[in-house]
Amino acid sequence: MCPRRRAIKSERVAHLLGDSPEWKVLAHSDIKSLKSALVVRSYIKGEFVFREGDSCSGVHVVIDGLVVLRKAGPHGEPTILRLAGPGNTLGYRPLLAGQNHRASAEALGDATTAFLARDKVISLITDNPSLGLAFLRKAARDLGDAEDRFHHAVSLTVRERVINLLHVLRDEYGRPTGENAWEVELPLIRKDLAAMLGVRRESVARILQDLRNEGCIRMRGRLIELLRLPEIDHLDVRH
Amino acid sequence: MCPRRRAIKSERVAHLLGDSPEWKVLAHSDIKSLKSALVVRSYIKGEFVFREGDSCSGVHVVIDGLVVLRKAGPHGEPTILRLAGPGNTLGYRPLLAGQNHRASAEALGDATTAFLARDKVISLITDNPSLGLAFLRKAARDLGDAEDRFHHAVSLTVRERVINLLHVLRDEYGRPTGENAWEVELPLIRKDLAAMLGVRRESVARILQDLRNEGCIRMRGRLIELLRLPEIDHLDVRH
DNA sequence: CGCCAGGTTGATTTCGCTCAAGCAATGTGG
DNA sequence: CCACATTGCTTGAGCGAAATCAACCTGGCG
Repeated sequence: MCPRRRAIKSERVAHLLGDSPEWKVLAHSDIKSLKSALVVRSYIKGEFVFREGDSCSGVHVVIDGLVVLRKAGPHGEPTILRLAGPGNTLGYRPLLAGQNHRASAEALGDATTAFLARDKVISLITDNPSLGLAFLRKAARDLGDAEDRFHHAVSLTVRERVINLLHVLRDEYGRPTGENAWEVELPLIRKDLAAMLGVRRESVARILQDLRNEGCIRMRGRLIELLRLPEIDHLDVRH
Repeated sequence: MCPRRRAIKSERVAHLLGDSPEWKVLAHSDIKSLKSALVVRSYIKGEFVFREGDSCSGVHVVIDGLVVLRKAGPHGEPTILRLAGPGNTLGYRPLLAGQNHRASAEALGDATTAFLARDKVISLITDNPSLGLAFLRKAARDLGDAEDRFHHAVSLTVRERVINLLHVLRDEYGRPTGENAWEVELPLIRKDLAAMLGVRRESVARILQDLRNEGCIRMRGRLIELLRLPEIDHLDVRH
């Protein structure tokens, strides 16, 4: 990797950390002093950042690209637990729980992460209680999300879950194109959309087709326009 | 409530806190000084400790009895997120995430909790970083559990999930009766077993009956003997 | 061009839900 | 102490949503 590129990355790392909900509580000086401890790594599409079962040697902050967390299923077909983009921290859960990785992290496309070794994370958190609190807040939110996903998985039809997934992806990756209309460049192929819900790709394809026929959406490959997508989450009682 | 009874409870509270993974990091003196801030409350079967949508005014530590966390489903049938027994802390997630309660807590039988107000929890955690770390560890473990449950919900058959639930309940409430044989006094009626999995009670009843016919279990109401229950969780990669 | 990954579509099967009835245990009021 | 309601559990019959199996289509790319 050429020096020029590393320099650019290093700036980007500092900027991302200063922006991320977990890490931004660190003083700017702390973040600067962190740089030497960070190890920047690049991955090509399909490469693993870590694998299910690995011991957890530290955390990875996503710098560029997207990383999917996959959990292998007993009968084959892995499930996607979540997507991580720039600024998101991977591996903090097993590190803090004192467990091995329980999911694999795989680069969705080309991606870059900054690795921070376990001991450094621990010392940072103990020396810096507000960082611990920030992770506590993050863990609490992630826990809420996970409980919601469980709840949705067992109480909604697949159609409702597909619609819900479109809403979630719209919030993260969409841009408005008009009155209640959105355009979303899906970061996932159909098989992975299905893996996020734990259903078969055929089911997702059929439901998307139905939604198209009903005039709720338009599609061209991974580009989806949401015209008038039914609401699902009437029940979410967020603060 | 008579003074005598309150005194007994107060001792029990201190003992439980000194035993619970989250609270035991507090010095014995700290726990003693906490007593004045704790509000002991008793509930009869079916009473709510808090309700979905309520703002979170603090945490409840279960002293006696069992409390179920229920989340209402869009189409009716609520789902059970988890069971909380003596020593477990309820409501820490919404408090730390800065959200409203997203599940209702309901006394399964008669139960007692010790309530600790929000501000007191916050000040305890900020004054006492190790308490924050203890909750961080708890949140990380709970998150792992929630992700497992999601994964199981979408990748296992209902039969496998019932067997899995029996294993979980066995670990918590069972006692060994011989070579690989266990006896479990289920804390839940069939309907609630089903609610833990997000399935219908009839499905659970049928599957339990199948298991009985196959000689895997014996049943008498809520008492279940596990004779040779198939293993499911080959995949769990715990530390 | 031919290959291959991604996507769609159709036919069939199956698992779990729904609806419905019946039964056992427990409790309650007369 | 019995009549009867209530609650929890089981069982059966039929249905429906999603999985499964199997083609087939499309576009990108070596």
